[in-house]
Amino acid sequence: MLVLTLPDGATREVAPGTPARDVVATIGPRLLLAAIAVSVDGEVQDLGTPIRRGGAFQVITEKDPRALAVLRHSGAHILATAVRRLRPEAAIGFGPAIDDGFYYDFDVAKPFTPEDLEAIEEEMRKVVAERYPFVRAEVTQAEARRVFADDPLKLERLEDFEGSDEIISTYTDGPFTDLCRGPHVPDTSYLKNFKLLSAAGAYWRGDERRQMLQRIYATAFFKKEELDARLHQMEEARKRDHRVLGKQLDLFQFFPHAPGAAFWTPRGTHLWNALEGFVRERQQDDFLEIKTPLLYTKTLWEQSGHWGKYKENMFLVWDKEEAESGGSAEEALRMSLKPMNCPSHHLLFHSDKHSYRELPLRYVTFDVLHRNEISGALSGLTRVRQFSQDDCHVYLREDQIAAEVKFLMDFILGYYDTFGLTARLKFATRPEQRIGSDALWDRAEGALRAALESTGRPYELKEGDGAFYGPKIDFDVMDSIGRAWQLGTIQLDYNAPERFDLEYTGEDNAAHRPVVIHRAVSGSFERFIAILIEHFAGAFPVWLAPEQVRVLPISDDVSGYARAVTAKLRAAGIRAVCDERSDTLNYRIRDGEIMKVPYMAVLGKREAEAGQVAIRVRGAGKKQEVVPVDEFTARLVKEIRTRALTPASAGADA
RNA sequence: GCCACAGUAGCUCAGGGGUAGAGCACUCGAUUCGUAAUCGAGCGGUCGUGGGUUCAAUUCCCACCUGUGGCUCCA
Repeated sequence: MLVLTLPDGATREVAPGTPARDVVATIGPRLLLAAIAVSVDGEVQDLGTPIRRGGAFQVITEKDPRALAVLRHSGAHILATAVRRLRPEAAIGFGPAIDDGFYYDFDVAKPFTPEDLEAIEEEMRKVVAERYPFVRAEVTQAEARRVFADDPLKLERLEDFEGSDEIISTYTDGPFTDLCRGPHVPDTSYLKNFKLLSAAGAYWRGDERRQMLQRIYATAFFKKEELDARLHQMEEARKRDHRVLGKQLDLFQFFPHAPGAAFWTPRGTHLWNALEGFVRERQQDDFLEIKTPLLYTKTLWEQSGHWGKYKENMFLVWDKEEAESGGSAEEALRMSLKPMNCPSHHLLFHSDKHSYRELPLRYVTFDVLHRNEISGALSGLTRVRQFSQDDCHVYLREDQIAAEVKFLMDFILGYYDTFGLTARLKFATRPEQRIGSDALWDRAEGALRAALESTGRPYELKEGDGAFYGPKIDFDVMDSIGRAWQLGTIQLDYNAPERFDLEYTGEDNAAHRPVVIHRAVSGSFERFIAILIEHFAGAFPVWLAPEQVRVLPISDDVSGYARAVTAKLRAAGIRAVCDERSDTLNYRIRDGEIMKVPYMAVLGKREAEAGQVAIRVRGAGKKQEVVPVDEFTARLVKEIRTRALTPASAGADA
């Protein structure tokens, strides 16, 4: 007999093989009605699955967060049930629950259109109404092969079970049977609130060499309000989308003439410069800014290892002389735009003798990089071919690693704080594609890990996710719509010093090998600005806002005063614009709000006579404050200098 | 790169085998206004590009370009 312990300490003794449902029934009939699944010894299983071991026994109801994944997984089966009814020839792939909902992959002759999705959703509602129980069956390999004789993808999946003692199970809801581990909700009627979202291609088993399947994405919730909230949130996310706001706020543009490379408008350039100026200011004491060329001969990339490991992503430049002298196409491509800054920084470091007293020596740059991303990967500002990093290469002694990693971590986390962003740390170790000996990797990983642990901050381990030249600490930042972005990075590199023969002179007057640390904070400015646009919904704090104050004379009588106020603000370094258009005040205020200008200074006769401004704060409506011009100016100068997060960022609705 | 979808005025979008339409923006005129759209007039597009079918293509077909959602990749 197996012993199950309920949360209240009570126990149940059951024979192995008893369905979980029977155990729940002994606790209470109402609980049985509410039950979605159970957890046995920490593992979620459904009510129909036999209990095979004892331990802690919990009934999972709607309230349990684990229930949602069960519901969504069942949703995937219901989706497949509906697709099979409408397209009996569809071969079925996988259909898991994912963070936001679920999907199912199908191999179909004709891809799904938006109209197909509507029809499939309609069919799913019928399957739900028909209330088929999810019936579990445990089968042998041979039986499974019979059941899925017409499903090539499932047969391939079954091969994975060869020689394993894992139980093969199938689930049947009405007309549809799937190879599936479970667990599932008791019957199809549980899926009440769902929505099909999109169709997209997806490689079978994620392998680009395999055939492309058609994936349907959907989401589902227990409560209608939750589904509505999610759909609303998706709508909000769409409004915050940096591509939409970038157009509305006139920040940047793309042209087919330069795919993957942004054009920055005057407003966008103000934003960029404000950000870059901030980084420059933070780096002025402990870093050395440099500029290096964009175009290099391949000898540099051969030395750095990029030619072997990174060539696919590099823009190669054709050499006219070589091509005309009869060289092969391969040989004519003898130059490249830089995809990374490191090799050029190493050249500069190498060009001079360095004392141990200079270390750590930190080169920083804002140079432009080019990476030839495949066309399908491009997306707004977040995935581009030309971008600038706030890049830094630190040359240091091995005994300085711990202190330097802490210094850089504080620098990076302090930067995110300025924007109200929080980061999570990840530690990534050696990848399969790499340069350098295992001994060097052992040393690098050991040193970086020790430095990370000495800070006492929690981190997640990502095995095999390191750069090809060294292990790294990555900083993941969450944006306002819950997406995690990898921004900053600290990468330890023992390889580059070898390849570039980097040296410093030690206290002992002998040559020593320094260690290199690669550091980026924003990731790329392009992508970081995209994240800021979405994070602030375009309502930037005043220090970042392209236009910081809009001065609005109420009538032409006060235009002289308005111009004087504007000039005063500009003299104080504030980006102020005077809006003297003959449109009504209401119209101009509305325009200022739509452009998310942080402050509007409304000026009428009263203000002109008293030397004051009436401040309208973005998003605050009519609540206004009337203060002397000098006070307003001083206040703004302080907010800008301290990079205050004011005025508060209104939501996307504003 | 692969699969699907999309591309009509500066923007958002409607339309559809017989050489195109709205709102906003823009220009001009009137209006000078106290906190989210004043009124009127006007300008503006060979309907992404190149082929094909057709008496006729922006509309149908093909290819390409760019974008979007994914797959893959990644800052």
